Amino acid sequence: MALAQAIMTSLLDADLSGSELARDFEKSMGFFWQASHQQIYQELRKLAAKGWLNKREVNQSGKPNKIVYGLTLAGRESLAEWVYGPTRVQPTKDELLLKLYNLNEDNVEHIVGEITARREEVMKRLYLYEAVRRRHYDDPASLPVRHKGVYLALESGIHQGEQFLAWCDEALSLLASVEKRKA
Amino acid sequence: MALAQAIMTSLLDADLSGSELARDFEKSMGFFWQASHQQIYQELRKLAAKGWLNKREVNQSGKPNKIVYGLTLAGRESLAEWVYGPTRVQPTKDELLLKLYNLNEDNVEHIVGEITARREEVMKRLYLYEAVRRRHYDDPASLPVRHKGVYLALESGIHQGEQFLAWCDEALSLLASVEKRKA
DNA sequence: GCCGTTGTTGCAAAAAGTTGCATCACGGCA
DNA sequence: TGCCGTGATGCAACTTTTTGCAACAACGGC
Repeated sequence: MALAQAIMTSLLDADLSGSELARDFEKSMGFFWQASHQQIYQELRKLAAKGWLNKREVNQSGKPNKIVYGLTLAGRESLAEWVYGPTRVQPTKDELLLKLYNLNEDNVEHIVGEITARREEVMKRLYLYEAVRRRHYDDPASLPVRHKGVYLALESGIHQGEQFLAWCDEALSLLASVEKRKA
Repeated sequence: MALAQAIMTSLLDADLSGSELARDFEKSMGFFWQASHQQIYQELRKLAAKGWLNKREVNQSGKPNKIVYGLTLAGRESLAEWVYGPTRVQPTKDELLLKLYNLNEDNVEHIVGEITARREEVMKRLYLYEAVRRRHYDDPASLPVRHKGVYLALESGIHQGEQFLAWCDEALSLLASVEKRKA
């Protein structure tokens, strides 16, 4: 959808290679934007062709060479303009909610298991987010402007995580009664 | 991703035509699954070909005929099995969060506007969800099993909405200080 | 020197989703 | 009678994303 901008945003602070970007997309940026390495490499070449990124090859000791990309002036300008354009949201599609529509006595147990597992996952991610917040964003009001934005994106992830945990608890407690009745 | 199952789930209670389904996907089911009518019509034909749906033409007065689809036994069985398979989540991709990473003195105002607009939208949807909850799910504990699942899916939407409103307030209050400093 | 492992980049086919338009039936109305 | 609006279904081209795999460099061990 806006993979190009997600990549360019990642390059705001530092030049990165495809593999470094791919790793980034599993951490910070990946908190709210996901992309496979195949997607990233392809997009990088497109962006370089458009003149929004420049590339240079960097020798590495012990590893194959990497191709490091950086924003050009045109790239920065296009990104800055993009902010004023229309904003799209691609709402979550969660098969778990779909499964809930198919709840019955036979599969409650399985679905409870899935919710429990998911709760665990989300909790782990939440710990990670909160560690980052404690480490870098202790006093949001005093942050430089751009970092306030980054902080708010992180906060959004934290809010969502907490909300999800609360929902899990509600769901598990409601479904516990179903399981009992079944037994 | 699992459009087939989303459609079949919609057909659990009642047989529907393509256009009726498309309307559904903007309401109840659409709260957590979106699909265009083109996607739906295509998928319906695929599912009918697989033997999971049956179709019949229904004459309508004042409108062109519609083709109504219903679950076959094979369809119901495949759906019931699907519940035990792996669950995928397609996390939200929200360009607004991406834009926040690009926050600066120049665009704060615009971004504040976007957040405000989004807050409004979400609030409207939330009213809708809550109306449904009051109307149909007043006493969750006493619902039949399957409806408990549907209720929980709705609850998930409500939680998310409330969380988002809270986040907006936090964001707007933090960004207000930036705007002031700018002025 | 060969072999497996890891890291980096890449290709290609398939699936999923989007966009824009086309068709056709019906009714209302000028 | 001709024309327009609406509702229902559908086609085709395109873009985006996913899946699975390939090439190749370096290093470590043997």
